[in-house]
Amino acid sequence: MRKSALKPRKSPAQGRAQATYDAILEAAAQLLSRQGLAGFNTNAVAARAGVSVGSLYQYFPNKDALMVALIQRQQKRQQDTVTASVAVLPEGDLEGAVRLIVRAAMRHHRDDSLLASAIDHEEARLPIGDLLDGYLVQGGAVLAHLMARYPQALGKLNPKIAGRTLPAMIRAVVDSWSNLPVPQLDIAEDEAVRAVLGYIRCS
Amino acid sequence: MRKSALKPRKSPAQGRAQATYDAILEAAAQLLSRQGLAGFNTNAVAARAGVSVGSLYQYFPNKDALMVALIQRQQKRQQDTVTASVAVLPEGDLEGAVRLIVRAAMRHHRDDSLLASAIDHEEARLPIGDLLDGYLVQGGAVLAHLMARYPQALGKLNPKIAGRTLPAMIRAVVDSWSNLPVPQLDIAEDEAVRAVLGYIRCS
Amino acid sequence: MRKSALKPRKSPAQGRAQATYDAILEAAAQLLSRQGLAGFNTNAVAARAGVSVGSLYQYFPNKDALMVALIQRQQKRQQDTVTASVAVLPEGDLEGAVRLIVRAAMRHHRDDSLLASAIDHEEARLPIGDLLDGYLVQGGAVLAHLMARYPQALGKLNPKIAGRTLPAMIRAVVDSWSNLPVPQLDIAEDEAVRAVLGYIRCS
Amino acid sequence: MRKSALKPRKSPAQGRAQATYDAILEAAAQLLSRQGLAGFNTNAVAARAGVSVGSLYQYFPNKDALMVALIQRQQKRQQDTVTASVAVLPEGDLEGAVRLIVRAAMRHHRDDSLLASAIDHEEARLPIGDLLDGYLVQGGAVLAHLMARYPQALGKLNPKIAGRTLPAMIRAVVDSWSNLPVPQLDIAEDEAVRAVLGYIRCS
DNA sequence: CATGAATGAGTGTTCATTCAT
DNA sequence: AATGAATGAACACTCATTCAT
Repeated sequence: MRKSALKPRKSPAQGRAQATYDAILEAAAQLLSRQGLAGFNTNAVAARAGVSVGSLYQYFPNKDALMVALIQRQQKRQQDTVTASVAVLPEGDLEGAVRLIVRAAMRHHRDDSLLASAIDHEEARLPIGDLLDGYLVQGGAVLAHLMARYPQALGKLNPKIAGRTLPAMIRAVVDSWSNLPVPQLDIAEDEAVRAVLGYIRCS
Repeated sequence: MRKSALKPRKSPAQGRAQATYDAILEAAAQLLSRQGLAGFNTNAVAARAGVSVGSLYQYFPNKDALMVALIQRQQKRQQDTVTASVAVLPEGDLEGAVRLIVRAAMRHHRDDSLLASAIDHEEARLPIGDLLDGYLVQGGAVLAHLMARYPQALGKLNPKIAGRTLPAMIRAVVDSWSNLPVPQLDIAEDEAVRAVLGYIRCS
Repeated sequence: MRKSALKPRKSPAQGRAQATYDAILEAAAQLLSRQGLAGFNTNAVAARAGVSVGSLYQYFPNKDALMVALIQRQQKRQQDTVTASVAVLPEGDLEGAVRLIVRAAMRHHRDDSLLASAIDHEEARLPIGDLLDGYLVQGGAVLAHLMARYPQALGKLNPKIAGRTLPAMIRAVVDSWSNLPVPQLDIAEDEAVRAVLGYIRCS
Repeated sequence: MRKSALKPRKSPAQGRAQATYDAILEAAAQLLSRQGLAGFNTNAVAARAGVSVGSLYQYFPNKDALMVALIQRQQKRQQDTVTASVAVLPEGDLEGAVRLIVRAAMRHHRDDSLLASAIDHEEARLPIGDLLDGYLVQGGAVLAHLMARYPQALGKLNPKIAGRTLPAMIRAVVDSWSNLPVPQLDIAEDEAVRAVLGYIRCS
């Protein structure tokens, strides 16, 4: 039976412990990306991370806790990537700005559709409603930034709502064009930009 | 290791066999909806369907084949619902038409977020690229219908492209507002309509 | 479906692991001897060995690999016994020498007819042609030894051919008299000796 | 649990029933030859025989009974083949006679090593000691025939003993040269002849 | 602390046998 | 008689988790 403790066992202070912790999460992400939930098991994660299972259980009380930590990591990564791209948006050019943001979002979807959908599914199963607000916060923050820079175009948006809808849209459109037998990344980008601009301008 | 045979073992001809086949798929859908991939195992499916495991394996050569059949069933259901709604679209009112379509698409997402995300994940894992084009066909058909009825508003769309992007968008936006701890189905509908109209009108 | 990996998973380095490995093989041999292939299943083998199934699968990737290891073990045992007996052959007495070798070969057939026939069958089914040359090597080595000691009697034999025929003959004749409801081990020995001497002297 | 009834359920009188009975046994033999005991199951046998499982169970009360009938059939076949060859032995030429018998015996070993070893193993497991004497009877009969025709060469043999040893020898030698990656049927024949002649002449 | 051998409940799948039609 | 759908115990194999070293 799963314990309710989904938090990491130790906030690894520094050095080697931190490195081990990171290696485990990285291994988990790789396995999930390549094999999906079907290939995601603690023994394999530990092996790929180059540590023993025992060590894995030193850092995570159980498999779900590992999954939660991974969700957080991916959330943070995406946030960082997008935030970084928002920081250098071009003056005045809304479409260019949106395109840059889309491009940043795409960086984490190449070859990661299995990881993304796995996380999606696990988010629905795990009791982590609070965590999921992270996406909203992230979307909201980016939107706030955009609205500050392009007030004329975005004035009418409700950031609390658009902050959730827009990331979902981007992700879905990118996915739908990336998961083809022959991925169409150019179309993916164009369509995502078109969708976002349509939502922003015409609603 | 899984065999590549993902097709059903027999097309159940009639009567009792058909009932058994349907019961198994229905049970699979229910289990997936309630417990996600974690609770989805062949013994449980058979038990819930009220048949023996052996019977399940008479109709499906392995678990993946059951999953594939389930994906097809959900696809067909959604398609039927949407197709039916398209047949009775109101004259002249594009927004009303879009809203009806979105509502039809939503009908199969209520309480089914686990099922939806599970299918998403399995679609990415299983070798069924051809099957997924079903979504495209569906989207294309609906779009063609729309463009015939509302030519002024849709004239500029490329149906091959919009036919893939739009269904993905609707699905994602609906999902993002349905999967919350407290699902916001009203917002889901409004946002999906807004996204679709934006894409259609302003691109 | 069986994987082609028929090799043991780990060469158990020392101590407890080696003991576990040996216990599993011994349990497998006992089960096969007593109940034949019908009673030979991984759960029963593990139980009889006093370990868990999981442990069995730490050392053998699948049931076939266990079978292969068992075949090798029996081969090696037989080889060791025969080799040991060859080392102390009496001077000049060819018949006495042959009788000693036959007796050595018989030591592993007492009460083991089920094991022997099971191994026979599995050898024919498994892709281990290379392994089976072990019998040839063994027969060749023994023959070489004999030919060096009794050159007048054996000069005409082709060691590459006789090295395969003779072990097969011994095994079959011994089997045919051991597998009776009331095993006739004395006759088995006599007949095997007679067969070998006939082949050697009169061909 | 197996029932002790190992006898066929009905001695199929004539016509269609006999044909079905034969078809089932033939299918069983083919499956055993191609896949060994691992692929030998009642459903597969029935399918290959072109009848339903239900029908199979009309003729055989259980799987073991099918196996027993198969053993008898193979015994009879081999007996018939050898007997037929014995009937036309050349005058005076012992070696030629032996060679013909060996050739007859080989006819049932080509591609049948899996069938042969399976039967061997099942013979050891099933309670059919009486049946096994069939081999002795067969060997004895052939031998008697030979001894009558070539009295000078065979006078010293004990037919009760040689009748068991010789068939085993032939079979083993043939097997050992037939089961190679590249079967050496010529050598098989020569070696079997040599072994038999040696046993006969020099003992 | 780290290791990795060991555990055993759980899961996918098979197959001998039955029985309603 | 013949059929073949249905059964479910049995079996191969996995993997989350523990704990002696």
